[in-house]
Amino acid sequence: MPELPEVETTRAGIAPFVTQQTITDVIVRQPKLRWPIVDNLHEIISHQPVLSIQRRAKYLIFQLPTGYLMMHLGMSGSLRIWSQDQAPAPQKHDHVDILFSNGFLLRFHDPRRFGAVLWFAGALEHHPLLCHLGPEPLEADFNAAYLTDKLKTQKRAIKLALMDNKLVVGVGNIYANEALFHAGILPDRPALSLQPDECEILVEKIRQVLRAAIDAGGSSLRDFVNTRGENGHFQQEHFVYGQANQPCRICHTPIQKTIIGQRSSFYCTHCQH
DNA sequence: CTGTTCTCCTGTGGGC
DNA sequence: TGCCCACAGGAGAACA
Repeated sequence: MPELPEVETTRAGIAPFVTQQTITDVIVRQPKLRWPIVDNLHEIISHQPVLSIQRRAKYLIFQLPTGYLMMHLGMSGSLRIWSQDQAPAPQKHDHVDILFSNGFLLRFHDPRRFGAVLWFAGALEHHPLLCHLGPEPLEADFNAAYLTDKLKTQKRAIKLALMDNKLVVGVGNIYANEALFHAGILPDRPALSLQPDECEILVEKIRQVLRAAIDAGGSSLRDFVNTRGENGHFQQEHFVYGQANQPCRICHTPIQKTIIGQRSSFYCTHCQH
């Protein structure tokens, strides 16, 4: 399931093929994604160049002269670049192809269709999906002082707070579990119980696990395929996620699993307090 | 505003 | 080998 590192890896992977290229054709085979794809997308974006591609949270944002094409990979989505004369016949879940003037195409693949392909002609900071997002976890405005201040009134579990996009973006279930393990903090602690020094460690560990995953080229459970079509190989790096009943890699205590906010949560009772 | 539950969807894997 | 079904999950929407 693409988390921030996979999205960033995807952005970096496709950028050389699409930036400054003009869109020559758009093929929508399945418009029913999380939200329906606007039915005249072809008319809107054809003949426009992609000026840049950026990432905000887990959204990929293609800047065009008349607006923004926004994509979200949901939990099973992937983007892949193909040479137009070598692209295989579209598979079952290849929902969108965008063709470019340089002879390449960008293919959006998403079996579970939790992803999205959206057109927005307004100012980005006014987009309803973007305007309430918290800071990027790898940017300077996500820091110990900020986290300490935000958490001090929150009774909910710290893991839920970390996964709330209004607090900080891009920390999904896997990395919330991993960061809390490395920070030595139990996932069900009330957020307001975290001391300033714990917030400082947590910020650092969130940064570390995300940075390591980006550097590793993105993690992979079974759904993620990066733009070169290779599976990532980060999943064996998980210390707690998916490791229920396995010995902790630090102290060998069996990893526990519980449900917090309908989501699987993993932790070590010896390493986390 | 806070907290909780529901919802979209399909591939996977366990049980029999 | 095949069938059935619970489960997984990002995150907005709906509801209490």
